[in-house]
Amino acid sequence: MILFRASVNAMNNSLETLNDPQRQAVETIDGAVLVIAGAGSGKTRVLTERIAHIVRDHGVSPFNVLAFTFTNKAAREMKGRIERACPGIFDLLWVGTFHSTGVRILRRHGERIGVGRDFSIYDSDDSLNLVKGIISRSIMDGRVVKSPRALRDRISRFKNELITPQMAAEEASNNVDTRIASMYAEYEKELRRANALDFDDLIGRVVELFSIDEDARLNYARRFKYILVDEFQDTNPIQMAMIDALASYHGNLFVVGDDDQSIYSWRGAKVEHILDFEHVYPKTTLIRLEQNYRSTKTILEAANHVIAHNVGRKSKTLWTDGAQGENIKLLVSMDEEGEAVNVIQAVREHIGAGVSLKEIAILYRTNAQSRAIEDVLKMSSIPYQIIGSVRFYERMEVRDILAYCKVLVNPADTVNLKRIINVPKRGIGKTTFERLDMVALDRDKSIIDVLRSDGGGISSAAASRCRSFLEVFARLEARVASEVAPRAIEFIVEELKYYEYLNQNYPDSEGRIENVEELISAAHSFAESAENKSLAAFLEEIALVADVDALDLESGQLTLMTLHNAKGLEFECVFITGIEEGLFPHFNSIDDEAAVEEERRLFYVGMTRSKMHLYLSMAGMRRRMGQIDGSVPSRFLYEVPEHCLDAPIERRFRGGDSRESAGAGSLWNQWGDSGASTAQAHPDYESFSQEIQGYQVGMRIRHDNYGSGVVRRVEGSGEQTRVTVIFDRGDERKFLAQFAPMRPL
DNA sequence: TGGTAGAGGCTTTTT
DNA sequence: GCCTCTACCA
Repeated sequence: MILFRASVNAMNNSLETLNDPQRQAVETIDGAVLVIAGAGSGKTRVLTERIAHIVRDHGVSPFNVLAFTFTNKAAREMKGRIERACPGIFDLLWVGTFHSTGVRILRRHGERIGVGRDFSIYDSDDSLNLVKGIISRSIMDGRVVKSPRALRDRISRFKNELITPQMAAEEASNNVDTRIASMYAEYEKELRRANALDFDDLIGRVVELFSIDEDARLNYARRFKYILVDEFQDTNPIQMAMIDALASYHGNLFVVGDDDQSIYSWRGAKVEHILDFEHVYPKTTLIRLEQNYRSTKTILEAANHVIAHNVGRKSKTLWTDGAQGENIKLLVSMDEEGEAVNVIQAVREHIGAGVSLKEIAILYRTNAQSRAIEDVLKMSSIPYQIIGSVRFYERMEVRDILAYCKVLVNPADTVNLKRIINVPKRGIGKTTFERLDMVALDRDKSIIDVLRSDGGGISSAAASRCRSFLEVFARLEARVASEVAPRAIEFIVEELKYYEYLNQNYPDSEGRIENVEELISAAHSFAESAENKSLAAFLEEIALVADVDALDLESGQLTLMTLHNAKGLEFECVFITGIEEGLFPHFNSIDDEAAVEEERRLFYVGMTRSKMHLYLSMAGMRRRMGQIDGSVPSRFLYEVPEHCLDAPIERRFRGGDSRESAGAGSLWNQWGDSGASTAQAHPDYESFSQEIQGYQVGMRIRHDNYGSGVVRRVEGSGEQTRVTVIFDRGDERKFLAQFAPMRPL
């Protein structure tokens, strides 16, 4: 995995090659500017040219410019391009994500609101551990939350919508909400005690700082004469509050977005920020970029047609001068294995036709779908990279070492101390740790402090084990403070005899050791380029890397990733897999019109990633959580105009009279002409008989007693067929299909 | 305290 | 189907 790498794309920086609205977007530098930029309309280019223009042609110091991007990778690329247009500004210009910008501000001014200089950054896994501790400590009368995960997400949602624990408590209308509010308060308290900030705090506490400390706000608001925001449709209220504060002095705020590409409302993003922008910032200049430079006419027409099904949008239509291009291809396979084989087969054809692997991407709705494809890829000789399935920094061995690093930098970090105090095994168990934690809480000290003073009054056996941990820790501490990050990590691994520990405890230790070595080499490459090479600086760098940041488009590999991760990217050839009801649109969205619209936007994002070749792929049945479910083609497929497809949908799915033979109306009759050979070899015809019963996942039904609903799962076959239905009124029930007074609608 | 086995839940999407 | 948590025993 390559973690730190600058892009080497060359680009033409002359303003003459911009079209009229693009040039207007570059040159209108004063006041508020809202750019509605369709997919592939040259938005990135406008952003970079605009910054170059401000600095080069208006003599503004790059010190006075701030730009927000959606990923660190986008930030790096943008900086690279600007540096090429006007060399020497690199160190002065601030370009980054909301999170990394927040960290920068908090490292400087956080102490004014009680954020210690050496704060830890808790990623979602750290947050989850913190939440688990809180749940297990709280006295529960019945189950208040579905899962620790659910509580963590709920808290995150509160924070992103600027709701404090107090507000949550006041708004709580029932017992459950009250309990949740108090656990939220507890969570905040624990974070402070650990001198840690979670992802949301990196923005939220900046907002807090700016609202409390006028001096700090003015310091930044005066400095940033020009502020730019990319992917504006995906900003949430807390980010908007940060933008508003930063723009509060000069008001030269430039935002670019596309309401049709808003795909993050589930994490609090509000398209309303686009729709309301002109009211919040009066005298806004509105610019539309509607000429697409990326895709063929066919792809654009199909995408436009699909997105037109959404009602709540600012109407716009992308157009292109480009070629008509070939039709969109449909791949129909029996199951996910067959789908993988068919997709890879098509990939091979494109390689054969001279398409470079780095220009091909396979996209899917959920990470779980990558597995089947990867299995087939492993058997082929095609090099590939998967973005985001098993994340490097989430591997157990990597987390262990990083947890040591985090505690060494910030000894108050309880969550990570808990992780390492017994790694390698020292006989310090849960009971001991909890007792120490209680004592620490009582004395308002860190656990390390307690151990160092009197050991917290734990039993002598446990105390001596803790002393051995303290000795190791002290040796590490003495060494690590003065070392650069890679040496520090090497020293930790050595001192712990960590490889021996892995060898003794894990049969797959070889791969784990490789991962630790990869971490060390990441630290080395960090130290080569970074100014501050300390362990703390390294931790900060990697805390904020997203999966897409690791994406290497120059490596000549095939890329697999979720549709969400594909935002902002483009490829010659794109496969969108799993175009099935219940998967895409996802089942959790299927009965909520607003949610379906977001899924549709996601589909639109996927389609518009493609420059030339676009494939839509589906499987007739699919394994979901161990069950095999039959599937129905996604409604989105029928929203693609027929003449844009390589074969009429009718003939492929609806041919013949469905009563004539059981399989005629389904996906199954496609095995012959486009199913893979593995698909035919598959012995499981269970779903075939589901056809006889006439129920399929995603289908709407009516039940005489319960009203209408949607089929969620079909299990068994023939007389044994059981159908799980979620009814519109909210409850879920399971029936034997042959007896239930129920029929498809 | 640590190890194991069985149960249960889980998957939407991410900085 | 896989991962994580819990219960129980050594």
